[in-house]
Amino acid sequence: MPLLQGVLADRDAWSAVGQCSIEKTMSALGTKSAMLIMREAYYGTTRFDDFAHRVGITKAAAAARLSELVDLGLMTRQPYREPGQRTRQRYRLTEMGADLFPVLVALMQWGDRWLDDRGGPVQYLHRDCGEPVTLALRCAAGHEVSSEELDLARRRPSKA
Amino acid sequence: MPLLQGVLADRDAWSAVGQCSIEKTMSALGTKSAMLIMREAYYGTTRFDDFAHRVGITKAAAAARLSELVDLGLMTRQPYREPGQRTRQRYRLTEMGADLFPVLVALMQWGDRWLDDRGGPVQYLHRDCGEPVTLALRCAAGHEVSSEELDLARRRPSKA
DNA sequence: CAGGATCCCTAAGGATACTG
DNA sequence: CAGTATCCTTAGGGATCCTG
Repeated sequence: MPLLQGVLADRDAWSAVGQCSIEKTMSALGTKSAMLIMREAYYGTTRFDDFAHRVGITKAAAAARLSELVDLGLMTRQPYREPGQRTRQRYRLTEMGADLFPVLVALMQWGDRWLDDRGGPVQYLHRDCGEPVTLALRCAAGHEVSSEELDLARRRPSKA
Repeated sequence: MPLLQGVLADRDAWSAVGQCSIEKTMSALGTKSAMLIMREAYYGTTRFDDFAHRVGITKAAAAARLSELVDLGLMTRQPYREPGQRTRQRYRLTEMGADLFPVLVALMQWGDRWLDDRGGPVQYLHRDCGEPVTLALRCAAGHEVSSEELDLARRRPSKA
């Protein structure tokens, strides 16, 4: 009946003590506004006020969330100066931040299907062929894998 | 520079007013304990006390989170009775709940890479071939798509 | 534009005790 | 086992005002 089979027996040992990566990720940035700030970053937003306005939070909240994201390493502050203006800051995604993208896609995909009667306001298209893009599970051998075909295993220290 | 190109111009209109599916999803279940309860459900946990214990929250918190998940439709309460015992409740995933799985995988995958020096305590394997499983972006035409090859578009009402 | 400071409100969640 | 009830602490976040 469980979706996953595997190391269920000794699970209590690691799932309860903060080893779980889901827990770590949610602890680090499991707030709605952090996710929405990341969404804005993917859409190209770089300026402080734009983040605050487009996410729909106060500047105080935006400052707090952005600082956390910078401290965690998902974004960097980049000073810049327009001609005749004084120096300002831009926020840019790091590789660590860009790598969070699948999380946002997964959240959007689920919300599109289950919380929006029209299937969601926007979609992602493959630039080359124009077809809609979705997330899928794939194994290293190249097989498409469904949720029911998964085994759970402790990570083998072998290799990287 | 933005990861995504597309309907950026009129974005303010929909992203700020709660249309965004990421926002809806995070509003509905964007708490750490809700995600961890879902993780436990995938691992086969069905009993109230097991959820509370394995997620590491009090029974009060577990009751609150589980009730929300049931109300939202991700889980159902299922009465059962063991021989000689009185009726009890089990919590089971609905299709809506099972469909959240990619979100958990994405969160885990990111945490494994960026928040855990050993690459995460566990991994998912394809039951048939034993190879590790990861999430990937794919378009409807079958192409593997990278984050840089995405366009953003309003959903076309045409077709489904 | 890019914040910081202050005050207040609300939701999540721990601790503890009690019920069927 | 499956909860409910009460009390308390903390973090997120709104509102408002101020600074460089």
